[in-house]
Amino acid sequence: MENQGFSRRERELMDIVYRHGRVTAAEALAEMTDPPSYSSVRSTLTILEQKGHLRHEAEGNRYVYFPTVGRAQARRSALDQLLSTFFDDSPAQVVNALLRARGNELTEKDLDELAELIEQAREEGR
Amino acid sequence: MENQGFSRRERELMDIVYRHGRVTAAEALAEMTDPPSYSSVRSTLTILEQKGHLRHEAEGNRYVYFPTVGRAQARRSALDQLLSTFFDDSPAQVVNALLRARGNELTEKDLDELAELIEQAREEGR
DNA sequence: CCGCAGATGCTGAATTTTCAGCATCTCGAA
DNA sequence: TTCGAGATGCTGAAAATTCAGCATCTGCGG
Repeated sequence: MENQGFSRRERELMDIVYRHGRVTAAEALAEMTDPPSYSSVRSTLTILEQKGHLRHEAEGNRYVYFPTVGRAQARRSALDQLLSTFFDDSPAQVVNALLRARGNELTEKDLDELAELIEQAREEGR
Repeated sequence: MENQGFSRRERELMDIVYRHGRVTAAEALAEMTDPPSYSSVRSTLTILEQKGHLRHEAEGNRYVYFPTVGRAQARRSALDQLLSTFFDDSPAQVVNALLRARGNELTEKDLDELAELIEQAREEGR
């Protein structure tokens, strides 16, 4: 009966962990908006660990936390979620949004890379 | 000082609203996992409205809720969030993931469409 | 060896979220 | 006009989350 949903702070921390790969409680705290006490951060990390979303390793004196499910898998489910909620399950619409988003400033090289990816997909698809 | 974060149920409801565009409390309830009472759903919708995330119109007898920020804008910020958290701010990695995701089964036509989008971006970029 | 800086574990309370029930209102059918 | 199904508004309690403080442990420099 896994609970797919995270509470506010839990989600915030999970995002930070995914962004960094591995974090210490102090590092996580440093990235939080409207940050709570150090104790709170540690509590929530511990809870996330109990719930099975994080694990930790002792590194010297302190704990370093990292996700239990790999980045690739996390990416996929986040992407699926995004597709379903905002893009009518249409990958093309996502690509369109990516290309149009200002600030992305895709270089010519990026575009080449994308075209290449599409070409590969085309070959695999036949 | 707007609070960017949603609680668990709030997020679930926002997602449902975005997926549908417009929903009634009963429709939202029908889509919830481990659904609470009808009353609860209405409460949360009301709260989301108070917080400024939703609005409603009376339609005949009942309220129909819809987001205050447009779909385009919501898409962009969701996409930014995804990029930042899971894809190192690299649009190319997202495209790659989209192309590789099993189940997407992009047709030849989809690929053509994507290639076309890239071509357009290329032209605009110069 | 001693002591300090910086960790963790734990406890319990404050706050927020979640929830259900009840009173009331509205629309439409009979 | 009257009645009932199906809405809403509101209230307050249950549950979950969030949080801070304190006691304790550990590694290291003096």
